[in-house]
Amino acid sequence: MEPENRELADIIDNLRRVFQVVNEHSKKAEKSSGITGPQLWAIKTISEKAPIRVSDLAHQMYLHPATVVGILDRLEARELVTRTRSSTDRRVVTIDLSEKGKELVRRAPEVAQGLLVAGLEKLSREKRKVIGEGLRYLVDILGVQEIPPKLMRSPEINTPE
Amino acid sequence: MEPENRELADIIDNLRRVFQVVNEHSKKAEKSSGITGPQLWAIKTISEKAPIRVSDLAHQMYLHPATVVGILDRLEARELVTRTRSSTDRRVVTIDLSEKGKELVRRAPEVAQGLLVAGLEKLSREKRKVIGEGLRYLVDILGVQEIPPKLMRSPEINTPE
DNA sequence: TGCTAATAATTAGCATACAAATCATTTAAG
DNA sequence: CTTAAATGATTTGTATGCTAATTATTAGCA
Repeated sequence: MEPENRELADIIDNLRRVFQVVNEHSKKAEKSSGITGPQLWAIKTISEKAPIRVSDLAHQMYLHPATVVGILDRLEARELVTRTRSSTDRRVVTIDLSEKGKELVRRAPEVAQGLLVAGLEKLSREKRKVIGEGLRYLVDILGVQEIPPKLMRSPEINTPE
Repeated sequence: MEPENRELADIIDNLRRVFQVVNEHSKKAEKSSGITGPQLWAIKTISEKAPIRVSDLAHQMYLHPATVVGILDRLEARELVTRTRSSTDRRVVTIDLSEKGKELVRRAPEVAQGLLVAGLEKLSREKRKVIGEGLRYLVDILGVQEIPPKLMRSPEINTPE
């Protein structure tokens, strides 16, 4: 393989690696907090925005509503969240944290900190710059061909507060 | 927000963006080739390394063997790959492409990585270098951090595969 | 008013993905 | 040589994640 293609292949391999590792670590979160990464992510989002509609939660999490429903099913089964059908618009279901859910958020605040952030913070300013710049290029070239999402609202990604 | 945190937030946001776009692209590939992204990835890997053992394939793909078994089941059901139990070590199963599988690889060579590769190829050598380097750092810090599974991933980053 | 379109949540069906347990086989220890 | 440990693939069970279809409700309009 020519060095040019080697370089491309490396980029793609590394992207996959990042995906895998990020995925893998989210599974490890389960062991220390008792719930899975996505569930924890949902809980955290709900704790910040509650009461929140299912569709808004899905939007907040960049996930499909159908996926969120499944996560909510499991959280509700553990009595961490509550579902309430709105009286003004009976199509709408609003989600809240139960006491148990709030307790979980209180008890595991550091969970939100995250491995990636911790790792990035330890890096030198220069390396962080390189990572940031490289990703920016990547987003640029990908963004050109990005397909407008259908069901989910604009996945316009907001910077965390 | 201080510039330092701004930088971190940007990195994480861009990662999310990349995840999403690549994810969508993988679905596009599915529609044009008839098989899913992971299946295509497996086919491509097999075509490069065949005959290959199941565990080696899993390693190549950064996936758990159990996951690969499922993918192989579906590929075998479509008669795209063949499983052969080794005669020298009867625990080992080696995977090969069927004629149909080879034909698919011939017919859809670029589908697997099309969007990414096409975009990357258009970039200047300089920018490509920056992307490659940045990802390498990223993989490094993720790899290093993987050892102590104490802290966990920021759920915000745990975007779908 | 009454019919149709749009919206919100859910369900059903499929494909990843992993950990843990299992089965068969091979290797190593005594 | 016999048994215990290790290895390779698979099975089982749980959790994502998506699309498409369904149900219930609301909004829009003739």
